[in-house]
Amino acid sequence: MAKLVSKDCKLCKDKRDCCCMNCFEVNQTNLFEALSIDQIESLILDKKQIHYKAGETIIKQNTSSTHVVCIKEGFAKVYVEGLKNKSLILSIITNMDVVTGGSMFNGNIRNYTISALTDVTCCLIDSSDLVELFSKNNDFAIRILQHHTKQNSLLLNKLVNLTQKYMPGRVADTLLYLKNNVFKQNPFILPITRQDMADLSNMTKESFVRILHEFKTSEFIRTEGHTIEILDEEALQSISKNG
Amino acid sequence: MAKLVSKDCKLCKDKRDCCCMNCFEVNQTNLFEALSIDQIESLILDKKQIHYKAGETIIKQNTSSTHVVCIKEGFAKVYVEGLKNKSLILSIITNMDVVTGGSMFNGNIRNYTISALTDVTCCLIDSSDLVELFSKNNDFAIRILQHHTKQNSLLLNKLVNLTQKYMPGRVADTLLYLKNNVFKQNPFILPITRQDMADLSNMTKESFVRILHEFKTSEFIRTEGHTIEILDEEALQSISKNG
DNA sequence: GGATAATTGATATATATCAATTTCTTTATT
DNA sequence: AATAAAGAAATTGATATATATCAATTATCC
Repeated sequence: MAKLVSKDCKLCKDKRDCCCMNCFEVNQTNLFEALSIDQIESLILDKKQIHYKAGETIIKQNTSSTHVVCIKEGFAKVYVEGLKNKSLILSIITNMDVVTGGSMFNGNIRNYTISALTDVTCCLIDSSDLVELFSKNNDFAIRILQHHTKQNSLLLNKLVNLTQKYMPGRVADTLLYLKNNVFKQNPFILPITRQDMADLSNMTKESFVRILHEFKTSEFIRTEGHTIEILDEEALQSISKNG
Repeated sequence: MAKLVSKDCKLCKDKRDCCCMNCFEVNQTNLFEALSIDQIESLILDKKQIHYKAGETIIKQNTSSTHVVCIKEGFAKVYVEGLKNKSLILSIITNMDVVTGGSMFNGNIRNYTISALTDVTCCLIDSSDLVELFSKNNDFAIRILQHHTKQNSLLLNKLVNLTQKYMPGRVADTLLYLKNNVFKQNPFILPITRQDMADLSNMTKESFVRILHEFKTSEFIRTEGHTIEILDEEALQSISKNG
C-alpha cells in the first residue's frame, strides 16, 4: 500500500506545476491507500495541477464533468445553488480532500458547484481512470463506496440539523464544524464571509450576525474581524443539542 | 443478464415463505440486472422471506445490522428519528425497492429506521453476500455505486426543497412524490396518516392540513378520507417551483 | 475613496404551538 | 353480529414565536 508524504516532493511543493504521486498524501479519507504505487502512477500519468484564483469556479452545477477534484492547497466551498438565489454550502474543503462527483457513475451532471475561497491548487482526475482502477482493484472500489456512504451519512445529518434545529443550534454547529473539521486549530482565521457562514447554517446573514453577537456577549466565543476563537466548546455543544 | 418476473413464481407469490430468484424482478433500480442467474441463486440461497405487520419496525436507527432490505409486497417508510421527537420521512418504499444501508460499508450502524406501514413481505439479504459478489462482478459493483450516487442526489434535492421552500411548495412536492413515485396512479389511497405526510414535508400536521385544505378549495386536488386525487398537476408543479 | 462587507434596528410574515371539536377506527360487550 | 365505548386521527381556530425582510449605519478592504 502506498504511503507517501507530499512534503518530500519538491516538484509539487515548489514549482506547483505537476501532480505527482506524492499528491496523494495519507489523509482522512484514505481513498487512495488501497492503491499500489504502480496504480497511483497510472492514475496521475500526465496529469497537471491546476491553479485557481480566489473566487473562481472549479466545478459548475448542472454542468457535465467527469473530474474528481482533489485539493492540494487552499480552501474551496462546495455548495448547491438553490432556489431564489439562495446558496446552501455543503462543506469547506482543503488539504487533500477529495470530491467525487455526486453523479460520478450517473451521467456526470454535477449537482453542486465548487468555487475557490482562496487561491487553490488542485488535481483534476478523470473519473474514467478511476472506474478503470475500480475494476482492477477491489479494495479501492470498496474505499470509494465507503467514501460515498460516508458522504451520505453527512448529508443525512445535515438534513436533520438544518430542518430541526433553531438558529442558535445551527450557528453552534457551523462554528464547531469550522474549528474541528476545517481549520483544526482554535483561533482560526476565516477565508469566508458572514454570508458564507449563513449559507452554511441555512439562514440570512443578518440572523447569523445577531446570534454570533449573542455568543460573544455570553463569552462562548471571541471574534476579531475574520478571526474567531471558541472559548466554551461545551456550551456550544450543548446549544447544538438543544431542540 | 437475469430477467425474471416474480408473477411467474408460485412459491413466492402463493405461499410467501421463500425468497427465490424471482423476487428480483426487473425494477426501477436494476440493481440486480448485472448478475448472472448463478450469482442471483448464490445470493438468495437459503434466504427466507420475512413478514411484518403494519406498524412493526424492520430496521432500527442506531442499531447495527448488515441486512439489505428488499420489499416484496406492502409499503414501508424510511425515516430519521431526529431531535425533539421529530421524524423526517425520507421515502416510502414498496414493490421491489431496495434499501442498501447508508452505512453498508461503514460499520453497519444504520442512520434511519424502516417501519411497515401496511403488512409487508420482504427479503433480508446479508450485505456480506453482496460484498462478495461485488468483488466477483464488476458491473454489479458499478450498479451499487450508481444506486448510492442516485440516493445521494435525492438527498441533496430533498435538502434544498426542505430548507428553501415555503410550506405550499413542500406540500406540493409531497403530493407529486406520492402520485408519481410511490403509488403511480391517480386517485391513490394513502396507507399513511396526515402526520406522516407532514413528516415527509417537514412541518406540523396542523400546517399540512391547512395547506391541503387550501389546495382543495383551489380545486388542485380532491380528497375523501385517505383517498387523494390530483386534479391540476400543472398548478402543483408551479407551486413547487415558486420560491 | 469607492465598493463591498458587517452590524444594528424596526417591522412583517411564515410557521409552530396550544386548545377545542369533530371525525374516523378499533376494541370490547352483550 | 350489532352496538357502545374508547382511542386515535383529522380538522379548525386563536395565539405565540422564530426568522426573514427592509432600511440605515458603520466598518473594512483594494
